[in-house]
Amino acid sequence: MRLSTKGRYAVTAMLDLAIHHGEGAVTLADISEAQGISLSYLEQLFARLRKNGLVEGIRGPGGGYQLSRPPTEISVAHVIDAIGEGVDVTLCGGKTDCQEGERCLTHELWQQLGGRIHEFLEGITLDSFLKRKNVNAVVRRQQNDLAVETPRLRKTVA
Amino acid sequence: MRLSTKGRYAVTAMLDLAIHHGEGAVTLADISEAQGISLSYLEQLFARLRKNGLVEGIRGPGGGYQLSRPPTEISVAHVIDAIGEGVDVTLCGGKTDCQEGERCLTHELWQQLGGRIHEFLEGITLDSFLKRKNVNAVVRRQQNDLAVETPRLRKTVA
DNA sequence: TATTTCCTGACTATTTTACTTGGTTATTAT
DNA sequence: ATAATAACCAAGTAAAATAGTCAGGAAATA
Repeated sequence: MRLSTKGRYAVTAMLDLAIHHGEGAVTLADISEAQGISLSYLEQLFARLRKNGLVEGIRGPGGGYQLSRPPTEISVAHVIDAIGEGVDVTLCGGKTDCQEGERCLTHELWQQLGGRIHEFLEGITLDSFLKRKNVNAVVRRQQNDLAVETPRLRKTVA
Repeated sequence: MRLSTKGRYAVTAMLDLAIHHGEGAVTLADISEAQGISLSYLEQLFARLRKNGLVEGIRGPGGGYQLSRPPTEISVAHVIDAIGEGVDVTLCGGKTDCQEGERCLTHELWQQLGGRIHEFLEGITLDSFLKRKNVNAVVRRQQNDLAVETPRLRKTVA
């Protein structure tokens, strides 16, 4: 179990898609601009999200990405798992091979904790995340601000 | 909020102290040997744990570290906070300074999630962690195995 | 005094993160 | 057709975090 800024990037980007779910595709360029994340870095993250079936990419003009499932069916855990965090749970499994087999039982402890955190994150869907407070409105306002600053309007927003 | 192997090291080491709470001090050398963590690395971690008042160090022969509070009053969150994980919650606060002040509101979202995970970890004490299943017995058995392998017995164990 | 053990600081290697560069392919609009 | 758009792909780089090393203290005990 691992949780760092990388996961945050992925989750915030997915929230962007969740907000526009049903309104067509959102381009990575837009997300990049709106959230200050490098475009190519986003591409790398979305490659994984796509391979894990969380999003689908649409090529060509008017294309972009959209959720392949409704936001009620995508959890934060899904996102974090997809980008490759939360694989190596034991300290021994990787490089320092568990010497005796019995030695590594404190790690099993940790695995329990990791499991519980995972369950916790499974319970938080993109949808439920957005529904807290007036967050949705706030994010939309951000994007309006952006649209005013830059000549470039997001196509999917009327 | 960040959760990685570093925190795991600290938590497992603290569990070791929790097991021997009330039985005297445990040396870092013992923890290092038992769990395969570099001694100097442990020293760095414990420097932070000590500065945050979670443990106290006792110098000289027969010395070592012990919890400064009972295991029922130390949470996993305490440990993780102490070693410096979970400080930089916002993406903007650090280097990429938040451009407009309004722009960074998706991060506030994430802060909510980080907060909830933190609350969750606050609810897990070292004590409750050990009481799950027969874990305590297992860890003790590990240490017996160790004692048999190496001529060096842990002093604090009768 | 000698040993043990904490304590400190600085330095190194590895890994991960975040980003860059330079392309290709599919799709749409002109 | 052709040009523009935007997903896709691969490789390499810079900065940071992680994990560990080294070399020496300073306090307590025997």
